[in-house]
Amino acid sequence: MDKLKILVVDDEIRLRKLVKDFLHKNGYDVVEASDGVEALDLFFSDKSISLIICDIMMPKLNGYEVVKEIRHYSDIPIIMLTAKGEESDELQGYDLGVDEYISKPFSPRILVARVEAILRRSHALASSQILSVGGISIDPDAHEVKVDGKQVDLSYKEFELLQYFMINQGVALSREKILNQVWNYDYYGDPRTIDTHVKKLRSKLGEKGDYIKTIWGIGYKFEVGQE
Amino acid sequence: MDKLKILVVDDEIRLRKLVKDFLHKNGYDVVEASDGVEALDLFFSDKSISLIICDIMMPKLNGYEVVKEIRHYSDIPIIMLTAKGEESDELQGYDLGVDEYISKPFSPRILVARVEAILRRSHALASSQILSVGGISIDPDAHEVKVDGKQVDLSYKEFELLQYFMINQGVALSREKILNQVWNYDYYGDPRTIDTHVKKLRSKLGEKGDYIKTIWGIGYKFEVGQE
DNA sequence: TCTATTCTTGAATAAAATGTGAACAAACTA
DNA sequence: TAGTTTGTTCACATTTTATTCAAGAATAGA
Repeated sequence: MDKLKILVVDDEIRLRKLVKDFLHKNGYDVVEASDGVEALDLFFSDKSISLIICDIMMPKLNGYEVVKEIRHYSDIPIIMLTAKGEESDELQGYDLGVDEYISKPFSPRILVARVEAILRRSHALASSQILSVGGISIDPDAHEVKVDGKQVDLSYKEFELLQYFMINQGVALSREKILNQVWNYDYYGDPRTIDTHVKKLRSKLGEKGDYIKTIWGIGYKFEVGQE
Repeated sequence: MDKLKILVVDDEIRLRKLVKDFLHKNGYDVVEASDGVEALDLFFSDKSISLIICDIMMPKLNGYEVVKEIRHYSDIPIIMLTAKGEESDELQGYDLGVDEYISKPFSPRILVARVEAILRRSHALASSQILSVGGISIDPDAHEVKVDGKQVDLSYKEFELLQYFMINQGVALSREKILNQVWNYDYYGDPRTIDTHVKKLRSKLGEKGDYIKTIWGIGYKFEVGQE
């Protein structure tokens, strides 16, 4: 009952389910609406909603109209989803009071990270902290990694992957799981892509690259090793 | 990230409510038991409990007896509550495996601080249900096996096989059954393959390899041996 | 004790998974 | 647009694991 409730508005049921799953796994309650009218109904009848994630392109009322309506009465944080190639007039959106844009397709990690960041801002929750394990420290806000205090340049994917590894320190992660969390939800490519990224990560981390262990037949595990 | 669940055991309903409130506010899920018997029932039926806070003085089973029983099967962190003026034989408690004592009355901050410290220590943060029998413990999440606390490297199949044995501790398993459970359903090879894996398992487990007993004409059985 | 089975073991072979470098494609910058 | 960086795929080398096999040891029963 302590969970924060998020309203997800999208006309695609598949995408709603997807988003709902990600958020559930991260400890949020989710209510769904399939169009703008339903969204407004839900929002005005349920005062416990803490954040809205809303697609732009929808039947009946589009995303901007929903935002406009809600902003007459509430400062609730709103994240807009924009489809690829969609004419997202972000400036208009920010004027209306949209807090953040996320473009589809996104990765689960990104979605959840944005949600947390916004809730942190509005709910004055604890700020995100620097993750530091075995001499590797990673700053999500600055998107910066240091190994023994020395900064290391990682690409975007490498950073995301390392962060996921470090958050799940000590847990054996299958390639499938990694793909599902770190890659966009529409990625159905070769799992061996991960191997290549791991290779690069290991080499960029130097000695500490050994923290990323290979679990034969399964995947990888980040572990600061005794042994 | 899912909330960690804490079992609170105390016969005083007021105190349980109090503790529950503190923990709730700090982001934990709480289940309650009002005496030792109920506590054991709950603990053994709910594998997701990460920590136990337990009063000493209780009807039916007192705190120490609860700890003793639980310690046969689990290393879950346990915090004992001692009433003021109560004769808390702390030495006995620590011997049994109590992680921490908190004496009543305590302040919310202290309670929560201790809980966090212990969870951090035991990094039960997202830890799994470790299966532990006769000095062999097996962690499915980390895909890691320890014999007397020392890590042992097993291949994937070896790991699966050992896990199956341990789950079916004390049960004689035919080769056919093992093949059906541990091997892919499309495997129609030589059942003797199992023998080879058993051989390797036994040798990697050292002395404790003897736990895997041969049942002549049938198969194998995992049993922590008296004899 | 002897014999027919059933297991154990080690070595050989087959199969599977991973590491790596390079090529290509896509996204981003200047 | 050209030039870079980043992400993905692929093929092949390498490593690790799984399976088979056969000889020798152990077991149960007569």
